[in-house]
Amino acid sequence: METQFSNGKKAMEEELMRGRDMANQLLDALGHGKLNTHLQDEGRSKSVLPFVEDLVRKVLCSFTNTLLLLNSNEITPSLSSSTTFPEMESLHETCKSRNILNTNNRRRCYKRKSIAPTWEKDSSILIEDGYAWRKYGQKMTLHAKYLRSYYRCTYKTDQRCSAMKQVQRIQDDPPLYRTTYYGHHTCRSPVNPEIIMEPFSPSTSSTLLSFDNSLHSKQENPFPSPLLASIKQEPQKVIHDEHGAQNQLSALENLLLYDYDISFDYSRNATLLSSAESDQFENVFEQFGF
DNA sequence: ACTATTTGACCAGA
DNA sequence: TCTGGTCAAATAGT
Repeated sequence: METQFSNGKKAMEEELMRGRDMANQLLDALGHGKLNTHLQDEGRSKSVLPFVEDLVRKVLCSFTNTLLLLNSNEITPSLSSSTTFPEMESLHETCKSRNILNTNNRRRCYKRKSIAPTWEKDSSILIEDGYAWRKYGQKMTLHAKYLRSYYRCTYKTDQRCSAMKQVQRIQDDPPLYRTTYYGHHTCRSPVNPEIIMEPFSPSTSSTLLSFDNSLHSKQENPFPSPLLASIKQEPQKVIHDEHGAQNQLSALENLLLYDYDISFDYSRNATLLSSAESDQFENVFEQFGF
């Protein structure tokens, strides 16, 4: 019980710290005039920038205050039971009513993803996208000749990264694989930052999905620029296909395939925020007609 | 011993 | 009820 609370508190703390870091990065970007340049092109910088900067400072302030509250024991275990997040509370209630939150039960209650795919890519080879993935399942689906594999970010638990992907072989000759990504990487540990996917480079065959609830997805990159993330080098992982054959590109080949574009793009950098945060962020831009 | 993958069962949503 | 997504024990790999 006590451990559960301290785990929850730690998770909250980590989440808040990440939010604060992101706000700092955004502030940094504003300070370096990258956004400024973009806005000047539109001739709107004078009216928008102070507002955006003020907004970022408020967000930053909010994160810092919440962290302070959290660490000054303002929230206690007794309090926390009555001050849960609505989403968690409803999930908890559902589980309780179904008697599946019992620790003796094998299964735990979970929420199925209801988010739309962030983007999708067809490739004749299983490509390395620069992030560490952990396979958590595979399934034979209806009308499909091959297994579909389910992956989530290796740092799902320790960094609460919500990125996931599905890989499905859709054609035999020539072999063709469809990789569908869900969510964004919020982890700070790309396995190989040199080959972080640049899915929207003209040289790729990426198929970008456009959904109403994935704001501006035509410009979104699920993987934040490695230049803005702290980097932790780890050994390369190899992805095997269903038949066990190793099918991986070298870093060099990937670099050739994906022209790396380091020019600043506010919408891409907005993906450093969580989906809710980036929604808010993009709403600000929408308000000003960007 | 530790970590990743496999695999069958469970579960949510359509 | 069916299908696809997820869990978690068993197993494999290092």
